[in-house]
Amino acid sequence: MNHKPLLDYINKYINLTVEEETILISKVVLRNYLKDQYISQQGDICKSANFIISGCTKTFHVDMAGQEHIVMFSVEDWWTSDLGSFISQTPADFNVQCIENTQLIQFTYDNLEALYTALPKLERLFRKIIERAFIASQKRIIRNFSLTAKERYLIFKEAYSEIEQRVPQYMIASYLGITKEFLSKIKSQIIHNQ
Amino acid sequence: MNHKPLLDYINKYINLTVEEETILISKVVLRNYLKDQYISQQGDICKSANFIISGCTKTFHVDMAGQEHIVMFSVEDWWTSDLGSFISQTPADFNVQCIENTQLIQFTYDNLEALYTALPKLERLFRKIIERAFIASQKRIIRNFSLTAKERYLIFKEAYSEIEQRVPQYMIASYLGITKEFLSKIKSQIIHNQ
DNA sequence: AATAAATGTTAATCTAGTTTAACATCATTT
DNA sequence: AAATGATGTTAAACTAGATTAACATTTATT
Repeated sequence: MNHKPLLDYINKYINLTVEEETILISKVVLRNYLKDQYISQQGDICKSANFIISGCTKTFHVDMAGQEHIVMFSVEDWWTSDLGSFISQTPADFNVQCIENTQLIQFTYDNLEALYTALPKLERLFRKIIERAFIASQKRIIRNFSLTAKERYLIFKEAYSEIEQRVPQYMIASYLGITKEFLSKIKSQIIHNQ
Repeated sequence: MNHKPLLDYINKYINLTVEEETILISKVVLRNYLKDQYISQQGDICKSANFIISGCTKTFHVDMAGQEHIVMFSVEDWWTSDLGSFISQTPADFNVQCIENTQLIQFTYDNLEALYTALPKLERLFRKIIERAFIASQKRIIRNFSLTAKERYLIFKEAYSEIEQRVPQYMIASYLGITKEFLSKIKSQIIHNQ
């Protein structure tokens, strides 16, 4: 099937033997979602941790006023899930929705727990992955406090230029924590270099 | 010495034998810092991961305008360090400073790496600790986007009432991402219930 | 090709939170 | 007890970004 991207990714963190790779592959499922389909929904228990082979997802929270707030976009070679819901098997705070047709490799909760036992090396892998995610999240909090919306947009553009091409602007505004109208204004300011 | 709080804490996540506890203790150092002392400084490489036995620290970033932004407070039974700097041994984005006299247990980078090899169980421990930290961080991003400053303050008060008692108000304002003057205004609004 | 739906822009008005600055209170040191 | 420094309050003027609403452009559907 199409597990190579996952195995290549894992081998950047830890080394698996061919037998270990076989065990791992036996416990995962390859799935296809269409654009707009939900992988996981706010209020439900998030059933899988997902590694993206192709496509793009957004992870977002709908607040009490009905407003969407995007916490992350995920593309090829990234993970997507509501981690809080997944690890504690409690109702999710976030929706995970495909914004392109998306192919991913799913780890269910029980299968991942079984894999941790069968392949203790995976503890290290996921420790390292989550360390990085946590660090990025802390830095984002600081950027949100210390930078203006324009500065944050320019950093986003620089860091995730491919994502910017693939995603409608009103979603980028949501990710940056501003309205689509204000992002529009920022872009026109940049064009007329003010 | 005074390792019991750390061992009790660890035993909530994983079970260590007495021999394993001995190995762990042999690789850590108990240290005392005075109020206002820095455990780690922005620009330096963060040399330790620290478990707090007693006291309180703040982790903050100083931006280009010289403004302080607090990302977290840490008290007894929590960890404190610039994780990004620590795990990649690169210059820190954050300062970690004691806001009370603080006693803590330090894991240096090399000792922690050695411990991961000697006691692979610790990978699971730190995986779980960081999972929780990441989840809290993601939720905070959403709260910062979807709630007003007053709502965020009330949630902080509810969740961390003991910290509120121990820390000056201007630091709480910094943690909430607002000015001390505006926090003052919010508090007076709450008193006169508006 | 025409229509509808989704996405993006512009501009006026409004507001949550900042800035500045003066003053008040509390704690610590001499 | 006085003096100094740290912390907290109040109020007026200001601004980054939100809201509303009308319109423009692009994309998808018939």
